[in-house]
Amino acid sequence: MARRNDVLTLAVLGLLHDSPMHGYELRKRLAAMLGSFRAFSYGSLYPCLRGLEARGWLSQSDSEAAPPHALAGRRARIVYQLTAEGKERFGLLLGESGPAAWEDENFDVRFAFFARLDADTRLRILEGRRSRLTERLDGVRESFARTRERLDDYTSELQRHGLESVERDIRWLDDLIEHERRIDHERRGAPRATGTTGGPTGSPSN
Amino acid sequence: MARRNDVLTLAVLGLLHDSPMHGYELRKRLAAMLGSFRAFSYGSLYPCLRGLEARGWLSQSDSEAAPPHALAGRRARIVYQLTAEGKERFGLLLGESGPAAWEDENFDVRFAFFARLDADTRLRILEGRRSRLTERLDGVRESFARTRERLDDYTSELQRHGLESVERDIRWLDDLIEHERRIDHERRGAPRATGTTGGPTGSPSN
DNA sequence: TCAACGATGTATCAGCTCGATACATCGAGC
DNA sequence: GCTCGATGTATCGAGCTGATACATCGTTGA
Repeated sequence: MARRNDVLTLAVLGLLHDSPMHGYELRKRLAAMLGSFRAFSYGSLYPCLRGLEARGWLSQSDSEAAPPHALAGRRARIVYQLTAEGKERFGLLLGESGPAAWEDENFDVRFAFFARLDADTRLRILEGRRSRLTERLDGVRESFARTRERLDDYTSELQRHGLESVERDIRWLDDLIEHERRIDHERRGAPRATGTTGGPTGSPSN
Repeated sequence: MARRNDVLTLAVLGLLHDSPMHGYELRKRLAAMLGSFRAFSYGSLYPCLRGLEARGWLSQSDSEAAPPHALAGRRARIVYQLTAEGKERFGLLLGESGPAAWEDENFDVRFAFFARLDADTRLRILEGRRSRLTERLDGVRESFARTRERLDDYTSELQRHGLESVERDIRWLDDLIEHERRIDHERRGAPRATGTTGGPTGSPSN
Protein backbone atom coordinates (compact mmCIF):
# COMPACT_ATOMS: atom_id res chain seq x y z
CA MET A 1 0.00 0.00 0.00
CA ALA A 2 0.91 3.65 0.22
CA ARG A 3 1.43 3.63 -3.49
CA ARG A 4 1.30 7.03 -5.10
CA ASN A 5 -1.75 5.79 -6.91
CA ASP A 6 -3.64 5.43 -3.65
CA VAL A 7 -3.27 9.12 -3.04
CA LEU A 8 -4.53 9.84 -6.51
CA THR A 9 -7.45 7.50 -5.94
CA LEU A 10 -8.41 9.38 -2.83
CA ALA A 11 -8.21 12.73 -4.55
CA VAL A 12 -10.13 11.60 -7.61
CA LEU A 13 -12.93 10.07 -5.58
CA GLY A 14 -13.14 13.17 -3.45
CA LEU A 15 -13.40 15.53 -6.36
CA LEU A 16 -15.91 13.39 -8.22
CA HIS A 17 -17.95 13.26 -5.05
CA ASP A 18 -18.93 16.86 -5.74
CA SER A 19 -19.71 16.62 -9.43
CA PRO A 20 -18.93 14.50 -12.49
CA MET A 21 -15.79 15.49 -14.34
CA HIS A 22 -13.43 14.43 -17.08
CA GLY A 23 -9.70 13.84 -16.80
CA TYR A 24 -8.40 17.18 -17.90
CA GLU A 25 -10.69 19.03 -15.52
CA LEU A 26 -9.70 16.72 -12.69
CA ARG A 27 -6.07 17.49 -13.21
CA LYS A 28 -6.71 21.20 -13.19
CA ARG A 29 -8.66 20.95 -9.97
CA LEU A 30 -5.96 18.87 -8.36
CA ALA A 31 -3.30 21.39 -9.29
CA ALA A 32 -5.43 24.26 -7.98
CA MET A 33 -6.14 22.45 -4.73
CA LEU A 34 -2.69 21.12 -3.91
CA GLY A 35 -0.97 23.80 -5.88
CA SER A 36 1.96 22.31 -7.69
CA PHE A 37 3.40 21.17 -4.39
CA ARG A 38 2.19 17.85 -5.60
CA ALA A 39 1.53 17.27 -9.25
CA PHE A 40 -0.11 14.29 -10.84
CA SER A 41 0.76 13.37 -14.39
CA TYR A 42 -1.66 12.17 -17.04
CA GLY A 43 0.38 9.03 -17.16
CA SER A 44 -0.98 8.28 -13.70
CA LEU A 45 -4.38 9.91 -13.93
CA TYR A 46 -5.89 8.21 -16.97
CA PRO A 47 -4.88 4.67 -16.01
CA CYS A 48 -6.15 5.40 -12.52
CA LEU A 49 -9.54 6.46 -13.86
CA ARG A 50 -9.82 3.32 -15.96
CA GLY A 51 -8.81 1.22 -13.01
CA LEU A 52 -11.42 2.79 -10.77
CA GLU A 53 -14.04 2.26 -13.44
CA ALA A 54 -13.02 -1.39 -13.76
CA ARG A 55 -13.49 -1.77 -10.02
CA GLY A 56 -16.94 -0.30 -10.33
CA TRP A 57 -16.27 2.82 -8.28
CA LEU A 58 -16.72 5.12 -11.24
CA SER A 59 -18.97 5.04 -14.27
CA GLN A 60 -18.95 7.05 -17.45
CA SER A 61 -21.81 9.50 -17.49
CA ASP A 62 -23.06 9.43 -21.07
CA SER A 63 -26.03 11.62 -20.20
CA GLU A 64 -23.71 14.66 -20.03
CA ALA A 65 -26.52 16.46 -18.16
CA ALA A 66 -26.03 19.63 -20.21
CA PRO A 67 -28.23 20.56 -23.20
CA PRO A 68 -26.89 18.37 -26.01
CA HIS A 69 -27.16 20.97 -28.72
CA ALA A 70 -25.11 23.54 -26.86
CA LEU A 71 -22.11 21.25 -26.66
CA ALA A 72 -22.79 19.38 -29.87
CA GLY A 73 -19.54 20.17 -31.64
CA ARG A 74 -17.47 19.64 -28.52
CA ARG A 75 -14.51 17.33 -28.62
CA ALA A 76 -15.19 13.88 -27.25
CA ARG A 77 -14.68 13.85 -23.53
CA ILE A 78 -15.06 11.10 -21.03
CA VAL A 79 -17.01 12.31 -18.05
CA TYR A 80 -16.79 10.12 -14.98
CA GLN A 81 -19.13 10.04 -12.04
CA LEU A 82 -19.03 8.28 -8.71
CA THR A 83 -21.12 5.14 -8.29
CA ALA A 84 -22.84 4.33 -5.01
CA GLU A 85 -20.04 1.92 -4.23
CA GLY A 86 -17.50 4.58 -5.06
CA LYS A 87 -19.06 6.95 -2.57
CA GLU A 88 -18.94 4.32 0.08
CA ARG A 89 -15.31 3.46 -0.65
CA PHE A 90 -14.33 7.10 -0.50
CA GLY A 91 -15.78 7.46 2.96
CA LEU A 92 -13.94 4.38 4.12
CA LEU A 93 -10.62 5.35 2.58
CA LEU A 94 -10.77 8.87 3.91
CA GLY A 95 -11.31 7.90 7.51
CA GLU A 96 -9.32 4.70 7.41
CA SER A 97 -6.35 4.07 9.64
CA GLY A 98 -3.48 2.34 7.97
CA PRO A 99 0.23 1.77 8.11
CA ALA A 100 2.17 4.89 9.00
CA ALA A 101 3.43 5.23 5.45
CA TRP A 102 -0.09 5.27 4.08
CA GLU A 103 -1.22 7.93 6.48
CA ASP A 104 1.84 10.08 5.88
CA GLU A 105 1.68 9.92 2.12
CA ASN A 106 -1.99 10.66 2.11
CA PHE A 107 -2.06 13.35 4.72
CA ASP A 108 -2.38 16.45 2.63
CA VAL A 109 -4.95 14.98 0.29
CA ARG A 110 -6.96 13.73 3.23
CA PHE A 111 -6.67 17.07 4.88
CA ALA A 112 -8.13 18.71 1.81
CA PHE A 113 -11.30 16.70 2.40
CA PHE A 114 -11.19 17.07 6.15
CA ALA A 115 -14.48 18.91 6.41
CA ARG A 116 -16.35 15.75 5.44
CA LEU A 117 -15.03 13.75 8.35
CA ASP A 118 -16.53 13.68 11.81
CA ALA A 119 -14.71 15.40 14.64
CA ASP A 120 -13.37 12.22 16.22
CA THR A 121 -11.80 10.97 13.03
CA ARG A 122 -10.26 14.35 12.35
CA LEU A 123 -8.65 14.39 15.76
CA ARG A 124 -7.43 10.82 15.40
CA ILE A 125 -5.78 11.56 12.08
CA LEU A 126 -4.14 14.75 13.29
CA GLU A 127 -2.76 13.11 16.39
CA GLY A 128 -1.52 10.13 14.44
CA ARG A 129 0.27 12.38 12.03
CA ARG A 130 1.75 14.34 14.90
CA SER A 131 3.14 11.33 16.70
CA ARG A 132 4.66 9.93 13.53
CA LEU A 133 6.27 13.24 12.72
CA THR A 134 7.67 13.46 16.24
CA GLU A 135 9.04 9.99 15.95
CA ARG A 136 10.74 10.80 12.70
CA LEU A 137 12.13 14.00 14.10
CA ASP A 138 13.68 12.18 17.02
CA GLY A 139 15.28 9.67 14.74
CA VAL A 140 16.77 12.30 12.46
CA ARG A 141 17.91 14.41 15.37
CA GLU A 142 19.71 11.49 16.92
CA SER A 143 21.27 10.56 13.62
CA PHE A 144 22.50 14.11 13.18
CA ALA A 145 23.87 14.32 16.70
CA ARG A 146 25.92 11.21 16.09
CA THR A 147 27.70 12.74 13.10
CA ARG A 148 27.76 16.40 14.02
CA GLU A 149 31.47 16.73 14.75
CA ARG A 150 32.68 15.84 11.29
CA LEU A 151 30.36 18.14 9.39
CA ASP A 152 31.24 21.55 8.03
CA ASP A 153 29.15 24.62 8.78
CA TYR A 154 27.07 24.43 5.62
CA THR A 155 26.04 20.85 6.12
CA SER A 156 25.04 21.37 9.72
CA GLU A 157 23.16 24.51 8.77
CA LEU A 158 21.27 22.46 6.19
CA GLN A 159 20.43 19.92 8.83
CA ARG A 160 19.37 22.59 11.27
CA HIS A 161 17.03 24.06 8.69
CA GLY A 162 15.59 20.67 7.89
CA LEU A 163 14.91 19.92 11.52
CA GLU A 164 13.32 23.31 11.99
CA SER A 165 10.91 22.64 9.15
CA VAL A 166 9.73 19.45 10.76
CA GLU A 167 9.41 21.17 14.12
CA ARG A 168 7.30 23.83 12.48
CA ASP A 169 5.05 21.20 10.95
CA ILE A 170 4.56 19.68 14.36
CA ARG A 171 3.64 23.02 15.85
CA TRP A 172 1.18 23.53 13.02
CA LEU A 173 -0.43 20.23 13.90
CA ASP A 174 -0.56 21.28 17.53
CA ASP A 175 -2.51 24.38 16.56
CA LEU A 176 -4.91 22.31 14.48
CA ILE A 177 -5.39 19.80 17.27
CA GLU A 178 -6.07 22.52 19.76
CA HIS A 179 -8.55 24.10 17.39
CA GLU A 180 -10.34 20.80 16.94
CA ARG A 181 -10.53 20.28 20.67
CA ARG A 182 -11.91 23.75 21.20
CA ILE A 183 -14.70 23.53 18.66
CA ASP A 184 -15.49 20.04 19.84
CA HIS A 185 -15.74 21.26 23.41
CA GLU A 186 -17.91 24.20 22.40
CA ARG A 187 -20.27 22.01 20.48
CA ARG A 188 -20.49 19.35 23.14
CA GLY A 189 -20.75 21.17 26.45
CA ALA A 190 -22.25 24.54 27.28
CA PRO A 191 -19.82 27.34 26.56
CA ARG A 192 -18.59 28.72 29.87
CA ALA A 193 -17.84 32.34 29.09
CA THR A 194 -19.18 33.30 25.71
CA GLY A 195 -17.25 35.43 23.29
CA THR A 196 -13.69 34.66 24.30
CA THR A 197 -13.08 31.06 23.42
CA GLY A 198 -13.25 30.96 19.65
CA GLY A 199 -12.40 33.35 16.91
CA PRO A 200 -15.03 34.55 14.45
CA THR A 201 -13.68 32.63 11.49
CA GLY A 202 -13.18 28.92 11.19
CA SER A 203 -9.56 29.30 10.26
CA PRO A 204 -7.25 27.89 12.91
CA SER A 205 -3.88 29.35 13.82
CA ASN A 206 -4.17 32.71 12.13
CA MET B 1 18.48 15.82 -17.10
CA ALA B 2 17.45 16.51 -13.53
CA ARG B 3 17.00 12.81 -13.15
CA ARG B 4 17.14 11.57 -9.61
CA ASN B 5 20.31 9.77 -10.62
CA ASP B 6 22.09 13.03 -11.27
CA VAL B 7 21.62 14.02 -7.66
CA LEU B 8 22.96 10.68 -6.57
CA THR B 9 25.92 11.08 -8.89
CA LEU B 10 26.76 14.40 -7.32
CA ALA B 11 26.52 13.02 -3.82
CA VAL B 12 28.57 9.93 -4.60
CA LEU B 13 31.34 11.86 -6.27
CA GLY B 14 31.39 14.31 -3.39
CA LEU B 15 31.69 11.65 -0.75
CA LEU B 16 34.31 9.68 -2.65
CA HIS B 17 36.28 12.88 -3.04
CA ASP B 18 37.19 12.60 0.62
CA SER B 19 38.05 8.94 0.77
CA PRO B 20 37.42 5.65 -1.05
CA MET B 21 34.32 3.82 0.07
CA HIS B 22 32.04 0.90 -0.74
CA GLY B 23 28.33 1.03 -1.44
CA TYR B 24 27.00 0.24 1.98
CA GLU B 25 29.18 2.85 3.62
CA LEU B 26 28.17 5.40 1.01
CA ARG B 27 24.52 4.84 1.75
CA LYS B 28 25.08 5.27 5.45
CA ARG B 29 26.93 8.50 4.92
CA LEU B 30 24.23 9.80 2.63
CA ALA B 31 21.56 9.05 5.17
CA ALA B 32 23.58 10.71 7.93
CA MET B 33 24.20 13.76 5.82
CA LEU B 34 20.78 14.31 4.33
CA GLY B 35 19.05 12.59 7.16
CA SER B 36 16.24 10.51 5.78
CA PHE B 37 14.72 13.63 4.29
CA ARG B 38 16.02 12.15 1.14
CA ALA B 39 16.77 8.48 0.95
CA PHE B 40 18.57 6.65 -1.77
CA SER B 41 17.83 3.01 -2.37
CA TYR B 42 20.33 0.35 -3.24
CA GLY B 43 18.42 -0.15 -6.42
CA SER B 44 19.69 3.25 -7.47
CA LEU B 45 23.05 3.29 -5.77
CA TYR B 46 24.67 0.14 -7.10
CA PRO B 47 23.71 0.71 -10.74
CA CYS B 48 24.86 4.30 -10.34
CA LEU B 49 28.26 3.17 -9.08
CA ARG B 50 28.68 0.77 -11.97
CA GLY B 51 27.65 3.48 -14.40
CA LEU B 52 30.15 5.93 -13.02
CA GLU B 53 32.86 3.31 -13.21
CA ALA B 54 31.94 2.62 -16.82
CA ARG B 55 32.29 6.31 -17.56
CA GLY B 56 35.71 6.26 -16.01
CA TRP B 57 34.94 8.58 -13.14
CA LEU B 58 35.40 5.88 -10.54
CA SER B 59 37.72 2.93 -10.27
CA GLN B 60 37.76 -0.03 -7.96
CA SER B 61 40.54 0.26 -5.46
CA ASP B 62 41.90 -3.26 -5.08
CA SER B 63 44.74 -2.06 -2.89
CA GLU B 64 42.34 -1.69 0.05
CA ALA B 65 45.03 0.49 1.72
CA ALA B 66 44.46 -1.13 5.10
CA PRO B 67 46.71 -3.89 6.46
CA PRO B 68 45.52 -7.01 4.61
CA HIS B 69 45.82 -9.42 7.51
CA ALA B 70 43.62 -7.34 9.80
CA LEU B 71 40.70 -7.53 7.40
CA ALA B 72 41.57 -10.90 5.97
CA GLY B 73 38.36 -12.68 6.78
CA ARG B 74 36.21 -9.75 5.78
CA ARG B 75 33.35 -10.21 3.40
CA ALA B 76 34.14 -9.20 -0.18
CA ARG B 77 33.50 -5.54 -0.63
CA ILE B 78 33.86 -3.30 -3.62
CA VAL B 79 35.72 -0.16 -2.68
CA TYR B 80 35.46 2.67 -5.19
CA GLN B 81 37.72 5.67 -5.53
CA LEU B 82 37.57 8.79 -7.62
CA THR B 83 39.71 8.96 -10.74
CA ALA B 84 41.35 12.17 -11.83
CA GLU B 85 38.58 12.66 -14.36
CA GLY B 86 36.01 12.00 -11.69
CA LYS B 87 37.44 14.75 -9.52
CA GLU B 88 37.31 17.14 -12.41
CA ARG B 89 33.74 16.21 -13.27
CA PHE B 90 32.64 16.68 -9.69
CA GLY B 91 34.01 20.20 -9.63
CA LEU B 92 32.21 21.01 -12.84
CA LEU B 93 28.90 19.45 -11.81
CA LEU B 94 28.93 21.11 -8.42
CA GLY B 95 29.41 24.62 -9.72
CA GLU B 96 27.53 24.17 -12.95
CA SER B 97 24.48 26.17 -13.86
CA GLY B 98 21.76 24.18 -15.50
CA PRO B 99 18.06 24.17 -16.19
CA ALA B 100 16.09 25.37 -13.22
CA ALA B 101 14.85 21.87 -12.53
CA TRP B 102 18.37 20.55 -12.28
CA GLU B 103 19.42 23.25 -9.87
CA ASP B 104 16.33 22.82 -7.74
CA GLU B 105 16.56 19.08 -7.53
CA ASN B 106 20.21 19.23 -6.66
CA PHE B 107 20.13 22.09 -4.24
CA ASP B 108 20.43 20.31 -0.93
CA VAL B 109 23.12 17.95 -2.13
CA ARG B 110 25.08 20.80 -3.63
CA PHE B 111 24.65 22.75 -0.45
CA ALA B 112 26.15 19.89 1.52
CA PHE B 113 29.35 20.38 -0.49
CA PHE B 114 29.15 24.14 -0.48
CA ALA B 115 32.38 24.65 1.41
CA ARG B 116 34.34 23.44 -1.60
CA LEU B 117 33.02 26.11 -3.90
CA ASP B 118 34.43 29.58 -4.27
CA ALA B 119 32.50 32.50 -2.86
CA ASP B 120 31.18 33.74 -6.20
CA THR B 121 29.74 30.40 -7.19
CA ARG B 122 28.13 30.00 -3.78
CA LEU B 123 26.43 33.34 -4.11
CA ARG B 124 25.31 32.62 -7.66
CA ILE B 125 23.75 29.32 -6.66
CA LEU B 126 21.99 30.79 -3.64
CA GLU B 127 20.56 33.68 -5.62
CA GLY B 128 19.46 31.42 -8.42
CA ARG B 129 17.67 29.18 -6.00
CA ARG B 130 16.06 32.17 -4.35
CA SER B 131 14.71 33.65 -7.55
CA ARG B 132 13.32 30.31 -8.69
CA LEU B 133 11.65 29.78 -5.35
CA THR B 134 10.14 33.26 -5.49
CA GLU B 135 8.88 32.60 -8.98
CA ARG B 136 7.25 29.40 -7.89
CA LEU B 137 5.75 31.06 -4.86
CA ASP B 138 4.15 33.74 -7.00
CA GLY B 139 2.68 31.18 -9.34
CA VAL B 140 1.20 29.14 -6.54
CA ARG B 141 -0.09 32.18 -4.73
CA GLU B 142 -1.86 33.39 -7.83
CA SER B 143 -3.30 29.98 -8.50
CA PHE B 144 -4.60 29.84 -4.95
CA ALA B 145 -6.08 33.33 -5.11
CA ARG B 146 -8.03 32.38 -8.21
CA THR B 147 -9.77 29.49 -6.43
CA ARG B 148 -9.95 30.78 -2.89
CA GLU B 149 -13.66 31.43 -2.70
CA ARG B 150 -14.80 27.88 -3.29
CA LEU B 151 -12.49 26.27 -0.75
CA ASP B 152 -13.41 25.23 2.74
CA ASP B 153 -11.44 26.31 5.78
CA TYR B 154 -9.29 23.21 5.93
CA THR B 155 -8.17 23.38 2.34
CA SER B 156 -7.28 27.04 2.55
CA GLU B 157 -5.46 26.44 5.81
CA LEU B 158 -3.46 23.73 4.07
CA GLN B 159 -2.59 26.13 1.30
CA ARG B 160 -1.66 28.85 3.76
CA HIS B 161 0.68 26.50 5.55
CA GLY B 162 2.24 25.41 2.27
CA LEU B 163 2.86 28.97 1.19
CA GLU B 164 4.32 29.80 4.56
CA SER B 165 6.82 26.98 4.25
CA VAL B 166 8.06 28.32 0.94
CA GLU B 167 8.24 31.83 2.33
CA ARG B 168 10.30 30.51 5.19
CA ASP B 169 12.69 28.81 2.79
CA ILE B 170 13.13 32.06 0.95
CA ARG B 171 13.91 33.88 4.15
CA TRP B 172 16.42 31.19 4.99
CA LEU B 173 18.10 31.80 1.65
CA ASP B 174 18.11 35.52 2.38
CA ASP B 175 19.99 34.90 5.59
CA LEU B 176 22.49 32.71 3.80
CA ILE B 177 22.98 35.26 1.04
CA GLU B 178 23.51 38.02 3.54
CA HIS B 179 26.01 35.86 5.39
CA GLU B 180 27.91 35.16 2.19
CA ARG B 181 28.02 38.83 1.33
CA ARG B 182 29.27 39.72 4.77
CA ILE B 183 32.14 37.26 4.86
CA ASP B 184 33.00 38.15 1.30
CA HIS B 185 33.12 41.80 2.20
CA GLU B 186 35.22 41.12 5.27
CA ARG B 187 37.70 39.10 3.31
CA ARG B 188 37.92 41.53 0.44
CA GLY B 189 37.96 44.99 2.00
CA ALA B 190 39.22 46.16 5.33
CA PRO B 191 36.71 45.56 8.11
CA ARG B 192 35.25 48.91 9.17
CA ALA B 193 34.37 48.41 12.80
CA THR B 194 35.75 45.18 14.18
CA GLY B 195 33.80 42.92 16.49
CA THR B 196 30.25 43.69 15.46
CA THR B 197 29.85 42.45 11.93
CA GLY B 198 30.19 38.72 12.20
CA GLY B 199 29.39 36.15 14.84
CA PRO B 200 32.11 33.98 16.29
CA THR B 201 30.99 30.84 14.52
CA GLY B 202 30.58 30.29 10.82
CA SER B 203 26.98 29.28 11.19
CA PRO B 204 24.62 31.77 9.58
CA SER B 205 21.16 32.64 10.88
CA ASN B 206 21.45 31.34 14.42
C1' DT C 1 29.82 -23.77 23.16
C1' DC C 2 27.05 -22.60 19.94
C1' DA C 3 22.44 -21.04 18.30
C1' DA C 4 20.09 -17.00 17.37
C1' DC C 5 20.07 -12.53 15.92
C1' DG C 6 21.16 -8.17 14.04
C1' DA C 7 24.50 -5.51 11.43
C1' DT C 8 27.17 -5.60 7.33
C1' DG C 9 27.39 -6.11 2.38
C1' DT C 10 26.15 -6.84 -2.75
C1' DA C 11 22.56 -7.55 -5.93
C1' DT C 12 18.12 -7.93 -8.52
C1' DC C 13 13.19 -7.37 -9.83
C1' DA C 14 8.26 -6.31 -10.37
C1' DG C 15 5.55 -2.56 -10.13
C1' DC C 16 4.82 1.87 -10.48
C1' DT C 17 5.48 6.89 -11.67
C1' DC C 18 7.06 10.75 -14.44
C1' DG C 19 8.10 13.76 -18.32
C1' DA C 20 7.67 14.03 -22.93
C1' DT C 21 5.21 13.49 -26.64
C1' DA C 22 1.57 12.52 -30.16
C1' DC C 23 -2.71 13.56 -31.96
C1' DA C 24 -7.01 16.15 -32.59
C1' DT C 25 -10.40 19.97 -31.99
C1' DC C 26 -11.78 24.53 -30.67
C1' DG C 27 -11.86 29.66 -29.90
C1' DA C 28 -9.58 33.97 -30.47
C1' DG C 29 -6.82 37.31 -32.62
C1' DC C 30 -5.11 39.71 -36.56
C1' DG D 1 -8.45 32.16 -43.26
C1' DC D 2 -4.25 31.27 -40.79
C1' DT D 3 -1.78 30.66 -36.73
C1' DC D 4 -1.48 29.97 -32.00
C1' DG D 5 -2.63 28.48 -27.48
C1' DA D 6 -5.99 26.03 -24.66
C1' DT D 7 -8.58 21.89 -24.33
C1' DG D 8 -8.72 16.90 -24.31
C1' DT D 9 -7.33 11.79 -24.42
C1' DA D 10 -3.69 8.65 -24.66
C1' DT D 11 0.85 6.17 -24.62
C1' DC D 12 5.79 5.09 -23.93
C1' DG D 13 10.56 4.75 -22.41
C1' DA D 14 13.42 5.85 -18.71
C1' DG D 15 14.21 5.19 -14.29
C1' DC D 16 13.16 4.99 -9.19
C1' DT D 17 11.43 2.42 -4.97
C1' DG D 18 10.52 -1.13 -1.70
C1' DA D 19 11.01 -5.72 -1.09
C1' DT D 20 13.59 -9.42 -1.23
C1' DA D 21 17.47 -12.81 -1.65
C1' DC D 22 21.74 -14.28 -0.26
C1' DA D 23 25.99 -14.48 2.50
C1' DT D 24 29.19 -13.29 6.34
C1' DC D 25 30.48 -11.32 10.70
C1' DG D 26 30.24 -10.04 15.72
C1' DT D 27 27.68 -10.29 19.87
C1' DT D 28 24.69 -11.91 23.17
C1' DG D 29 23.00 -15.08 26.31
C1' DA D 30 21.30 -19.70 27.79
